[in-house]
Amino acid sequence: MTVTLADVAARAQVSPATVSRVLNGNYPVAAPTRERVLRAVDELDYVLNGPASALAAATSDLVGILVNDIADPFFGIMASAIQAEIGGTGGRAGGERLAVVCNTGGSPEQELKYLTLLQRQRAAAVVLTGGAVLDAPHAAAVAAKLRKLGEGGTRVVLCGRPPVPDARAVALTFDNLGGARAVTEHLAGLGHRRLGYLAGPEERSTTRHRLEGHRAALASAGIEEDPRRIVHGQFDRRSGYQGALELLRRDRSLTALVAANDSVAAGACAALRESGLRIPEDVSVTGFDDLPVATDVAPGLTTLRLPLTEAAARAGRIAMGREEAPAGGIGGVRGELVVRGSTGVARG
Amino acid sequence: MTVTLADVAARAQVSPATVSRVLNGNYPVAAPTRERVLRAVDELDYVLNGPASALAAATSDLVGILVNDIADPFFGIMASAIQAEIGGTGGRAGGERLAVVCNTGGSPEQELKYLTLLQRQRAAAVVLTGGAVLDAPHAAAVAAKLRKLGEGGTRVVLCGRPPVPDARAVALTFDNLGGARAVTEHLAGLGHRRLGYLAGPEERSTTRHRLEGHRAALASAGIEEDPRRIVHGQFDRRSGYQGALELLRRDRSLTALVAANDSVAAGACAALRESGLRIPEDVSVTGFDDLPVATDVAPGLTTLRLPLTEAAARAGRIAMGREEAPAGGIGGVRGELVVRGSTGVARG
DNA sequence: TTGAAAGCGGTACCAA
DNA sequence: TTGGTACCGCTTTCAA
Repeated sequence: MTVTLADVAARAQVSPATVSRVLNGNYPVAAPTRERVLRAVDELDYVLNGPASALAAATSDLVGILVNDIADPFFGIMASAIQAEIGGTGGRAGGERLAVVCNTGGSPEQELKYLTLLQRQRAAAVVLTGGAVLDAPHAAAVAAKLRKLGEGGTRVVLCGRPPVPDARAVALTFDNLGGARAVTEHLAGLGHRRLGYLAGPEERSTTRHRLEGHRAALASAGIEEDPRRIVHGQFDRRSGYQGALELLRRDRSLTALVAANDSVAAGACAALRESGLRIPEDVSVTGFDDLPVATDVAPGLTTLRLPLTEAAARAGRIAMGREEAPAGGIGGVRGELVVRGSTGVARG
Repeated sequence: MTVTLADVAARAQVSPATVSRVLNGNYPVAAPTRERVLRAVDELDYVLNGPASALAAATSDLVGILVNDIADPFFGIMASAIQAEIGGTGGRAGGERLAVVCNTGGSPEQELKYLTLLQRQRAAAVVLTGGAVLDAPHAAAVAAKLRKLGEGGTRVVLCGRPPVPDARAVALTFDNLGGARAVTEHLAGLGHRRLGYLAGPEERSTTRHRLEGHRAALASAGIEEDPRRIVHGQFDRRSGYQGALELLRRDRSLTALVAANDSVAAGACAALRESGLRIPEDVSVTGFDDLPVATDVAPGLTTLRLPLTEAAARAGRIAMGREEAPAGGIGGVRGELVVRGSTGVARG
């Protein structure tokens, strides 16, 4: 019923081996023969059987892209850039790879589950994006899984994620600490002394590194740390909204709000507006990542721009084996501060 | 080197067949035997070979989710909801399916490419989300491909997409026409007579249906259509921004702007703000879909809320065979108008 | 340049 | 309840 390679071979009057060679294009085949085969493929409307092919070749066309939250444009942008590199060219039969985006929801269990599923599929490569959960047992489990994937021939690339020891995975890390420090130093330089910080989930690497940078900047500006000026939440608008309200409730005199990322910043802006505060005149708000959405929400929003698209594209190329990865991975992709009408202290 | 099912069988002192039964859990196996097998699996750290399994069983664990733009929250929300239904339970070995999100970028070629790739992988199901390209040849090609997928045993579900004739695909359609009409009728009811319309890409089904609804409402309100009050663009913020500027350039006296979706509306709001116009006092803006992002951008934004999450979840369940498909394979999903401080005409 | 044939690792039918 | 064993459809030596 379904057309197989043997059917094509019969129709083209060649052996199955020859058809396979034509389809994979990795072996010399006489032009006329190739023609006949391709015509037969066309006439029979033949589609290669992926599983069979993967089984025989011990590798598949699948490339997994793990994201923490598919509804977050941050990951959407990265996934899109990676996919563009992957789906484009190269690969076996048909010259195409299937880039599959897996949504872990930031849950370590889901992450492990997807990694196992990809391992089961003998994925050609796996790209993990965004912050990692720092919980030790889970980190160890993920590290072990990545190691196994690597041993099984799957290329592993980390993008915007800290390196994993012992797993031969290429790591493209973002300089979250440096970026966050630059943001807060900028605000301190404008004269802000009372800064609120809207942090991400406690156990996430991005949360921790950005917070460290913030603290470092506070310290060097001689501003004393106050735990009441930090609230933790998710990396989403809702958390930014609620967090900003909470920070203002604790201290209405804050002159600046630093958000862990742009979605959080967007929510914070909404909260400030509803509280009758102007941005950035009354309260200066800064984000992180520089997503377009944030620009719309608050034209006066200052953010640290991470080269998401570039980094993701690079990760994609490395995953495809089209770009060399330096030994030990690539450290600290730097961000750039984008100042949009940020103002100094106007109140009290 | 890699552990196979035979290794597990040897270690557990049973036949490969028994191991397979234990792993798939679809066949009675004595409890003690099962125990031994599971222990062996654990000790050897065995992971099932997906391709081999798919080849033998003639079906895979893969479920494809096609989206037009992964960076658009509209699709992110839907993909996330579908994935939640799919990744959860059921399925073969391990009880898990791999939900893979494929980003077509709205291109018919990419769409076909991914469908072929999924066909090649013998995907268990495919869910196509969002508007379809109406170009006849492409539509026919997609229809043919879907038909073939269906024949090959892949369940096909359309979510927010018009039905495809002859392809035994379940269609969960959104009532775009009715929704758009409701939006414009609402504005007309407030006294607006000079309305601009920011449409999506010309050849997209969603664009056309929403535009039809808009026109129907104009007609029944006795407002004459003016082609200069319609601009086409993409379904993104940038198009909304540029489109709004263009509409205002053509006619500064517009009192209302209807956007094809919320991202477009967000961009339009940004453009209006920069043009010194207040929303909704000077110009009433309405969106479509009711994405959270739009609410942030313009607290006064009226939108038509589509039950994206619910519809997507339902599509996911249907794809998994856990929910009955609507009679005739087509279910119309209605939206609901959410009015947020929309005002009538205040100018001229 | 092409063909023959031995796997790749499971699954599921048929027996026992 | 368990085992034996033909396949599933393609890839890839090895020979010709």
